[in-house]
Amino acid sequence: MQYWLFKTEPHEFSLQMLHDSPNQSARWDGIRNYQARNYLKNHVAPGDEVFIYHSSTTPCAIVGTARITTAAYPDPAQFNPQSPYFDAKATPSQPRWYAVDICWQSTFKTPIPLAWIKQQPPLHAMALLKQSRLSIVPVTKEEWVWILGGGIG
DNA sequence: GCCAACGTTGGC
DNA sequence: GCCAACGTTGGC
Repeated sequence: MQYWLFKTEPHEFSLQMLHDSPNQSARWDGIRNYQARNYLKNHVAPGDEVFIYHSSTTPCAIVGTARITTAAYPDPAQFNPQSPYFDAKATPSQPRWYAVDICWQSTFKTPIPLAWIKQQPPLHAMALLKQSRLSIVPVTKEEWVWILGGGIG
């Protein structure tokens, strides 16, 4: 059981859209960064829990949680020439990019802003802060518990 | 809209 | 294999 943080731009795909999807589930696709891809392919597993983080918005914040429901599988968009995520160098026998399915789990009454996270000494080592451009980052159990507790640990 | 960080591409 | 140029992300 591991914990993760997935970033999304809410006008592209928000936590609310996940909640409103059939079975409150959706494919988390379009990951086109090798480090994020490697996390998906090698480490993300069904049952893992995920903070959903809204980026490029005001305020940037963790808005709730989701649960991983599948192992990583090849992202179909890489094979679709019509898709913005098309990758001409990917083939079904040698896929480059992966996706997972996730299920909505909770929406926080009060989102947890990035500014608050930055103020918490126990969160100073968070991968979110260290690699601010990565769209999938691991979260430790201690960080997960601290954030869910609103800073009470 | 700006800019820092950093990943990717391509010439050599 | 190096590195400059370029593109993208994402906070502010």
